[in-house]
Amino acid sequence: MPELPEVEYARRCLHTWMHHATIEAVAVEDARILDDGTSVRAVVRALEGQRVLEVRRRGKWLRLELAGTLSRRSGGASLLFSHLGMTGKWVADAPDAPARRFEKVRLDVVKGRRRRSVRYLDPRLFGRFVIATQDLPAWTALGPDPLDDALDPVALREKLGRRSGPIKAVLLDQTVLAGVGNIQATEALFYARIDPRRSAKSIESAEVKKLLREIRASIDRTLALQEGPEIQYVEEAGATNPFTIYGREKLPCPRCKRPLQKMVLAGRGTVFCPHCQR
DNA sequence: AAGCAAGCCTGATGGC
DNA sequence: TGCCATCAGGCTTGCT
Ligand SMILES: [Zn+2]
Repeated sequence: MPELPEVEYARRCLHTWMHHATIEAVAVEDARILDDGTSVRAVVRALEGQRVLEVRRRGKWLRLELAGTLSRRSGGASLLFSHLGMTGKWVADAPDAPARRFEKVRLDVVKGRRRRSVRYLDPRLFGRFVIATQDLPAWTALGPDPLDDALDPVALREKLGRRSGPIKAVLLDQTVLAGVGNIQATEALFYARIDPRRSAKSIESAEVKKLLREIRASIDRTLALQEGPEIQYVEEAGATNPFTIYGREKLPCPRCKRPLQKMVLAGRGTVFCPHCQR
């Protein structure tokens, strides 16, 4: 379940591998990853021969800006959007390496004289791989990014004030804050000691401040975990759970030792301590 | 071995 | 009527 920290990690990788690189060859190994109506041919035509001008992230979206005389002439895409869904992953291999398990797309790139085969892997099809000529509506609609943008507690409180739904559900709305996922929301609400079921409009300004701080802290903590060469997702077999309460239902609350509870909130699993979070 | 988990889109419903 | 916000369901499949 990539959330913002994992996507930020992916951005750094893609930047290293592809910034100012040229895409020499493209292979779509599983066309189901493409949007309906997008053909493999269209993707290959849009990407091959292109130079990568910029790799950006906002929230959980990645955007590669491309430029190449080839596709410019044919009116091709100049943007590649990537969303990791919950199991997506970018890796780089040697140019002649065989396809990996779950490989969906392969981009063979050259940067200087270094050649790499950059692959998008995704066991499921929750991720997106989209070529476009302009920003996607989902990209444009994103709220401020907790890592990049200055977060204004006053503006956020105003936004929350118009929402009656549970605070946790509203935090997951990417137009409110870009990149907050189920884990970061769960963790930040625990540290801010706010009950996830409370109506968003009931959150006082001091609590909003605290919440913002804890969201940033939670993201920073997760980011610090990804020092290795490849992302480890919590759900991957054998991985130990690095989080404070996420995935720890029934275990003692780290603060009061009463058992943590789990419920479904807006369709998402939610762990919390009813005693500490109010 | 059936069911869970994730993010997000869609479509239905509720409310003003 | 129109516009939101909210919510349930579906997508997918490896893992418990
Ligand atoms: Zn507690």
